[in-house]
Amino acid sequence: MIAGMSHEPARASAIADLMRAGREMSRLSMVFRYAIAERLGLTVSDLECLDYLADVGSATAGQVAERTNLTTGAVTSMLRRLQQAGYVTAERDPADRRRVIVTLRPERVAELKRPYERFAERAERLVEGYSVEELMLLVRHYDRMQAMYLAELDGLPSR
Amino acid sequence: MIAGMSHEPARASAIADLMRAGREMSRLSMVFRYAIAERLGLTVSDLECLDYLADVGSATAGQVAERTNLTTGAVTSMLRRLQQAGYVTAERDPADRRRVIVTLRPERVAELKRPYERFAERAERLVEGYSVEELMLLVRHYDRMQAMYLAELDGLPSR
DNA sequence: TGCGAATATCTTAATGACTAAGATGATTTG
DNA sequence: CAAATCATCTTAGTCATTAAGATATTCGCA
Repeated sequence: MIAGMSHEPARASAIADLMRAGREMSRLSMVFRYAIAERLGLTVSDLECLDYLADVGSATAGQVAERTNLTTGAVTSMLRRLQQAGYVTAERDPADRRRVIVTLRPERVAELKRPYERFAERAERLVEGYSVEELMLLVRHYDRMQAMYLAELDGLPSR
Repeated sequence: MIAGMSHEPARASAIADLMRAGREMSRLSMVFRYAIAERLGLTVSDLECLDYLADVGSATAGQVAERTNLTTGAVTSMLRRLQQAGYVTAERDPADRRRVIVTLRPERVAELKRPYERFAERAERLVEGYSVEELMLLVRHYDRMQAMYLAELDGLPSR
């Protein structure tokens, strides 16, 4: 028996609320992703690839495959698709001519970010009222959740 | 100029961290979802449908279509698939014989929940150290984020 | 009551992203 | 230099999905 036992019901229900809210968030973020991709006339994999490239600038085809969980064959056709649509350039790495280096066209970045902009603005407004401590709590929690996901994905039979 | 101006840099970087962490969380939760579906030999849509039915017990084919963002045609074949695999039963609504009522077979629920169990355990352990106040802050934040997603999805040209 | 509109699901044909397997070409290693 | 390894590409086939329209049922209104 611990002190604060009387708080346990509130605690348990808060935890249940958190779990439920977490699941719903995950679902909605996925629906949102699909909606953004559709709006841009892209598949979710395309968007994943472009988001990744927006982060890292450029990457090899193999790195894209790993990031998107696609086979190299699927990446080949995805890159052809994205090249044709003018989103990326792809060229052999002169240093290792087996590799293909994929680069996001800088002039298309703004266009890709646009659908997220309103979202980002809303998010900024949402956290306006948060204290630095609260923000840090959230960040810490997200980081732990990330670690959890990674650990869990490790544990799942990959294929 | 406000008091606490000197906190602004810490604040700004905390906000930036939060945004980045949020994006990564969203991505990982999606990867996780794909992994679970694959493990069960289902598509993500199948999983979405079954999760929904686990929540509500049973629903009409049309409700499933709306929830999963699929056309009615796609739902028809998905339900045939899930019926054949023994996950759901489907029968005409006697009250309105146009409708089809889909029900998750109770004996398959445990099997569907199993992949999430380890995850849930980890999550429980993760929040063990949180105070009730912290938990409530997280829930409130998630709820606001949900509202944001919904508002944003509303604004996007649906199709 | 009965008839046209609306509703819910199903069918069909076609599309396209994706996978598996193996080919091709480049690089590394012994 | 030959064999092994690596990175990407090709090919053939699969399967979930869509669009368009068919079918069956219910609702609304004269």
